[in-house]
Amino acid sequence: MVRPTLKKQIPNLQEVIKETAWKQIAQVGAPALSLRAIARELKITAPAIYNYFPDRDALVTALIMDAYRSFGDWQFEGRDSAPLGEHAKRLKGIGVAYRNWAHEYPQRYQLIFGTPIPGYVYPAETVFPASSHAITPLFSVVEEIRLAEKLIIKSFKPVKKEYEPHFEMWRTSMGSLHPQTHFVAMLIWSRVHGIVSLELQGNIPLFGEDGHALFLAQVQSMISEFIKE
Amino acid sequence: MVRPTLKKQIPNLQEVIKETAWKQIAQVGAPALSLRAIARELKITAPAIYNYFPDRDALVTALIMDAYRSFGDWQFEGRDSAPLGEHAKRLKGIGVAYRNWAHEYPQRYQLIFGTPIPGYVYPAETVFPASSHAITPLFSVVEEIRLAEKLIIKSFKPVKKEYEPHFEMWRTSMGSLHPQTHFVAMLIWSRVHGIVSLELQGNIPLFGEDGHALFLAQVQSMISEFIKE
DNA sequence: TGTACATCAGTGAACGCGCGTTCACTGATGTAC
DNA sequence: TGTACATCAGTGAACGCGCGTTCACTGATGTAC
Repeated sequence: MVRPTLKKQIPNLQEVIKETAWKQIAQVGAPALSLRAIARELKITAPAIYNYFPDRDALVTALIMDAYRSFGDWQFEGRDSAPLGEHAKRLKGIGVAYRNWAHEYPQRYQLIFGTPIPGYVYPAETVFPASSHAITPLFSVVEEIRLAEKLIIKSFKPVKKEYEPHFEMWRTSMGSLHPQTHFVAMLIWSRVHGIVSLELQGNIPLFGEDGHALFLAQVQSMISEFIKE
Repeated sequence: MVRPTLKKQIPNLQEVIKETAWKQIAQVGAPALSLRAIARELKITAPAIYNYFPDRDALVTALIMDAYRSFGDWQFEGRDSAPLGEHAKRLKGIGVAYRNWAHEYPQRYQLIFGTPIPGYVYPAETVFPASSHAITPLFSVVEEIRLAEKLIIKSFKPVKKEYEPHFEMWRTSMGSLHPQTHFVAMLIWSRVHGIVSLELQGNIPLFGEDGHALFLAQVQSMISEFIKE
């Protein structure tokens, strides 16, 4: 009978290391993440971590990948909380999921959208699929709306010519992406991102305690602006 | 005759230190800013810096203050590139100045809006006036529009009740700030900020080479949404 | 004009610290016969 | 059932490094008489 080899008492140390890293990031910020501090908290020695990650950058990359995955998953769930055809609800579901996720995991949000960690080199090829996953829900809903001929594109007209040359890379990575879809999705994304990022940043205390109300107004105004009926 | 005392050959070393700090931030990111590295580049010894700043945090605070000041100045200029009464142009002027400043000084932008520097404690009372200066142009223009009875506030109605309790602190710091003005300014600010921050972040390459076109569309749509006529 | 003195910006050595990473090792666990 | 062996996760010492900050100092500059 073959049994899996398990030498020490901590199960799934790879996962535990990542969880501890998230705790560290919450406490001292992503740029101050340190293998030795993680080891200290886990009561193991720092070199033990090298059995699970070849170096610090590999750990950071793993964290980023996890963050994008969970970020994307939440948005897919938000989208699918309303059935196909309920355009406004599906769009709102994504927006609310975006904000909720950021408030639930501010460290993950910070790692994705914050200042890069000093000395860390971003492995673009590795991270790209994960980051694509995270914005697919938004793009897909806008595309649904366009295909249903409910997309209001009046703000696209004036910039059509300058904008079109840039779609090639997205065409390849996202299947075929219509320029109008791309354009509207970008406007929406930047609005949701802007409000959430200012909210979490918090260095200018504008939101009081109820960023949620402002956020909903933002979402509502996007629905009126971009969806017919 | 009284002459100012000037011992060494580097004039205005305090300014030179700050400029070098900005260069460092551009190269390695704000979180990796280091007094020793600054001294190395200036070919002085690290303790010499202590003649100009009591410690590292004081330097960082000075940098942040400078950043806010210049950020605000650009926006005031942008606003005043059009005369009073030209609401749309004044608003657009601020937006464009916001984006131009961020592209001209990405390090300053990063220092204000990026992940906090590890170990640095934000002296809120010191920085608050500077950060207020930076958002005053936007608030003032929206207030002009409201006073001219050109402000479209339909998106404010649904959130009026939850939103109003939070204005007190702004009332005290900005003179009297009307809730509608506050609300619309926040929506606008978050949209401008969102697009600029995603643009500079660049970890999801959505903008191609022409974020400017998307940005102008964003501004244009805000003008239609919030200004009558 | 010349000398003695005060100033104080910048120096150089030193402190204690935490970091990522390497390396030879140890010792509990599981396997083969 | 018992013994000899292989595995390999985690250890502990050590490396070289850069950091912020302190301290007594030095030596060029400017001032007073």
